[in-house]
Amino acid sequence: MTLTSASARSVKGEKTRSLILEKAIELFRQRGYDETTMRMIAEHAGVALGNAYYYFASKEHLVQGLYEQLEAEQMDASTAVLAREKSFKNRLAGAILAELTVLEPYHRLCAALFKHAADPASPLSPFGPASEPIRNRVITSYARLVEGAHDTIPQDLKVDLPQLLWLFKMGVVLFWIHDRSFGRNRTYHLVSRSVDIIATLVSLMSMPIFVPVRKKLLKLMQGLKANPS
Amino acid sequence: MTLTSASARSVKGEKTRSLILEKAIELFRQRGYDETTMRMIAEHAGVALGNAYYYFASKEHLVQGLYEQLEAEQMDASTAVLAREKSFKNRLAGAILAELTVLEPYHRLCAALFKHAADPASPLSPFGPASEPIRNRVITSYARLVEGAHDTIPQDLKVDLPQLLWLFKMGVVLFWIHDRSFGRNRTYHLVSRSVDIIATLVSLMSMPIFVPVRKKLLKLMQGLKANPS
DNA sequence: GTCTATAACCGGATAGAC
DNA sequence: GTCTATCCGGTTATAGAC
Repeated sequence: MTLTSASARSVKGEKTRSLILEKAIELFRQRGYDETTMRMIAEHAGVALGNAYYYFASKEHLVQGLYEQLEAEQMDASTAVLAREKSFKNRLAGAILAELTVLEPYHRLCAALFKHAADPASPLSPFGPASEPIRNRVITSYARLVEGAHDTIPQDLKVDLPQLLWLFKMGVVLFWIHDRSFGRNRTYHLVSRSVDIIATLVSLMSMPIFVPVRKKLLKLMQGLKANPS
Repeated sequence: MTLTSASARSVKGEKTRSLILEKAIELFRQRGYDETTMRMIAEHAGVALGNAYYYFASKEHLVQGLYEQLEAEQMDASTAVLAREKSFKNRLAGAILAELTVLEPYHRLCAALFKHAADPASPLSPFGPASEPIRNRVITSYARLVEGAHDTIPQDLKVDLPQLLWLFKMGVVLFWIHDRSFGRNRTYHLVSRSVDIIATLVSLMSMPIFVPVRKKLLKLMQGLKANPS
């Protein structure tokens, strides 16, 4: 059987691969993205430049590992918050603040990476098909946030709210990336005030006058889902 | 007087400069941003590579001229719409659609440029200080959109609405950039439906129950303006 | 002091030998 | 699966021309 040697090879390959990724993340954190060269990464991992490209198609692809790691950490942090907070407002504010706390050590790096994320052609784009698994996981966690809230939320709104909150989170992160204020105070102000407004609007949404708005919202979101991307 | 020779030189320089810019935009449109090299631009303009860098600090700087040109065209297009539409809903939908129509021939280019715009460090970032003049012009045009609408809009909301609409426009453009649907249909659906919702919400905002929400919104926006960026 | 040209540098990416 | 050699393009250094 060639299976043994094949799997042996792939084990060795997996080792090299993770070593390269590990060193890359280490260097990205220490020196920033642009200041870290592929040659550096290869050297630190003890492999040739070309070999790094055998495992990772581009420098950007090296980042995806970091992305998934950060997403998992953010999920853990927000889950802990959701276990103790019961009001919609506190759940939303708490979850987002917890997520930002996870990202904080990577602020500089995130800013450098954001440009790649914004490129529709890049696999790192949070809106693209390649990041759908991550995106769905995050939206699901916002669905739990909504579902576990002790507030009165109209059933039809509950369907779309998780996606809208994900969008809101993206906006907050965009703001956070540009935020150069001391202690990231501007971002924290934005979060507390805008969450307050969102929570108030959500509670008002139960009123009868809002039925047409809710219907329109539902139709909008369904329309976006239906058509091909 | 050295003035004559000095100004003669600067006239010649200005000529070279605009020639390079013109050829750059031409090539960007024909071939896209990444596929256009600085060497190509220099060659088409009939100057040496280093000379292009004498006039433009980087490839990105060549884009800024295009930006301002597109902004002016968008302004003209939306102004024409505002002259004939009187309802807030039609003014908003019309203005945004007119602006998108201006951008349409540059869709591919805009997508390629967006990654640079998203980088907080880039002067092309629509949120950065370098693009404040452009940003203010656009927000002012949205203020005219609001001011000229025949709808009942609470006075305090009128203050912030232009900036919020600018933000909405940015979101629409982001969606449009990612939109690969035939005839950009997904974007047009998004615009018509979301403008409908915004208009409905704005009209509801006159109701007394919304006073607290409006106050919170005002405070949020003022807080963002107050703190240093 | 304003402008132009040539020759490099640097880093991401690729080709192809082993 | 790993290496070496090379390409390619943005950017810079610098020498000199007007």
